[in-house]
Amino acid sequence: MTETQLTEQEIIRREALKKLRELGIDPYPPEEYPVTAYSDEILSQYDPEKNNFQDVSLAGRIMSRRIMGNASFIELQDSHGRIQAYFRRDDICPGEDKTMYNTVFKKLLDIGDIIGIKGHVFKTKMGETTVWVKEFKLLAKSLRPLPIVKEKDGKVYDAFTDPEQRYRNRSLDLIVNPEVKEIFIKRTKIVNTMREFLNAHGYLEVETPILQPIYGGAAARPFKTHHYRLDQTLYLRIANELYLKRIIVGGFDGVYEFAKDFRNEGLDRFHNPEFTQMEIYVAYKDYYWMMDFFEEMIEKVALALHGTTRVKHGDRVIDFKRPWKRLTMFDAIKEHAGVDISNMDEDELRATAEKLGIETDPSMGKGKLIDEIFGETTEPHLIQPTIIMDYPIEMSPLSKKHRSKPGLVERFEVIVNGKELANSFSELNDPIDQRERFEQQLLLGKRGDEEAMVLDEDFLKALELGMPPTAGLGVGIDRLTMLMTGAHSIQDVIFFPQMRPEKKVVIDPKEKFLELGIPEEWVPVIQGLGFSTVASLREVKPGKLFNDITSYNKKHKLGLKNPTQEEVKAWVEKAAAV
RNA sequence: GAUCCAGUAGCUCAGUUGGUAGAGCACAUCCCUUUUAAGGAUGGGGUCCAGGGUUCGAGGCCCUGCUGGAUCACCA
Repeated sequence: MTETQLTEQEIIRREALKKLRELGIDPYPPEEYPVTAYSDEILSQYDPEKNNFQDVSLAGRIMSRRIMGNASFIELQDSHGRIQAYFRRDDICPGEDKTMYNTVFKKLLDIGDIIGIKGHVFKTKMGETTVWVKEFKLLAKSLRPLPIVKEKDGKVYDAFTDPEQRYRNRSLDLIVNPEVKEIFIKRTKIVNTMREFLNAHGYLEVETPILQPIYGGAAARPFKTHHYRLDQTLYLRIANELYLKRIIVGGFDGVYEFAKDFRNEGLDRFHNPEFTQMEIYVAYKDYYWMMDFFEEMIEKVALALHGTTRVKHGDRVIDFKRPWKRLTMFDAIKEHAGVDISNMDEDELRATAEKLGIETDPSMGKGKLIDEIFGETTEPHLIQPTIIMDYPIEMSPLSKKHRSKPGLVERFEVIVNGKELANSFSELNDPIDQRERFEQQLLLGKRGDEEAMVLDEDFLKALELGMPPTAGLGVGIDRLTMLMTGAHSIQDVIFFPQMRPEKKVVIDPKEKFLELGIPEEWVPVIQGLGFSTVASLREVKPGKLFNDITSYNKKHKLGLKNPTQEEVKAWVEKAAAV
């Protein structure tokens, strides 16, 4: 990037950087800076009576400055919060030389710079707990201006809110929007609470392949890639279910994985192409056991996060206190759509769906039709945590046939706030049955269902060795985090959500301009005028370019010797010839 | 993929029937030794998302595109 393409404020900061170096100050010092206190502990524990925190050392970012001649206040933001600090010229500079205060602090430091401060804590006249700074040290110079967010009486002014900029520049978002940080701290707390709960049960955290030769365990369009040494097509996993079950076959009683899964589908506020699921499989259990287990785990998460099972989400309160409501799928549909579909065949289901205003197409089998009816009429109404159980066999190729209800499987989903949170079943462990189910899926695939599962011979081989009766469950961590934090969009719970690439301005290197005979000092000027490529000079009229160049020189007080009209004409002609 | 909305200074936003681009914060220079959305004075800063079109003249009108958001569709 050339100097002329920087903004005024960026140039000023780069000049400050130079001046700091001239004063012998390293703007990026290598050595550690010992921190002895954090903003939040000082604010909560400082007591003038006790006279504590009289020798503290903090490090953080300057977020605002209020300079009053020979005394100043700044707000310092460390990883825990913000605290005010007081700088007085004669404390910073006890001797004759006032450079550290007058020049370094007042002129060369900026909002956004990272500094370390040493001093003692006191309360100002206004009663604000403040660090009285005796010495400070620049730890890292910031070269870009920060959006300035101000606040008074809880009202925020000029908040940095543009979602596009926030997601593309998450670092900046985290610096200026403290509530964003909170969400991610909570996300980790959710994961940690779950992990502790799972470990306390003695289950083993494992890792399974992300690159899979056959994708399975869910119905979704995969990302496809290629390994060149093996000359083999590989897929990014859409789920890890089939691998975890193979580990159960191997003799572990309980295994789980927090897994990044990838699905090549649309993006919206509930879907990101890569997302996180926790899947767990426990031997010798069934889906009833898993219902209790999951309720207990999620209740624990809510308590760990909020100290209560009642969680605010928008203008709703969701109560995770167990036990949750349990309904069979057919009963739920009966309740919300007013139709009993439990004994319908495919044609009757199709007619019912049409009557309910649901579009159908010939590729849809019985399972898909029931799923559509449920999704359309019932799911959005389930706000409080609800367990929907006993799904039709056609839509659940990996789960075990129901012990007493023909045509159904032992499967449940947990619906919260109208969205699926978790999916679980008594795992199908009959290898012959499993092979038939896969073959059913192949038929659906032939009918045009793009998401029908593929037959995984290696998985079947494992099942044929004998898998104990097993309960399995998958829970979406992103959606759980949204629920627990009240986040509106999945982009708010993923640090770096998928975005379309930003359009980059193509800039030719300086050398290409030099080849036209343009003197080096004029290259940034021409680029600054918007001619970022040599090709862009082809169309311009030499006279106009000459005018633009000379007036730019004058306007920006560059003090360069103007080229002649003939010289400019020659540049343009040469550009046209390239 | 469809519809609607938005894109103007580093940030948040104004910009009237088409007529020389504005504010607050930030930045620069100066004043100010307990301020807190600090205050006071002065000043600089713009490819009005991009490309076409209409017009004597476009930030504003028309067309196309790009990016984002919302809703819908898709997505266990």
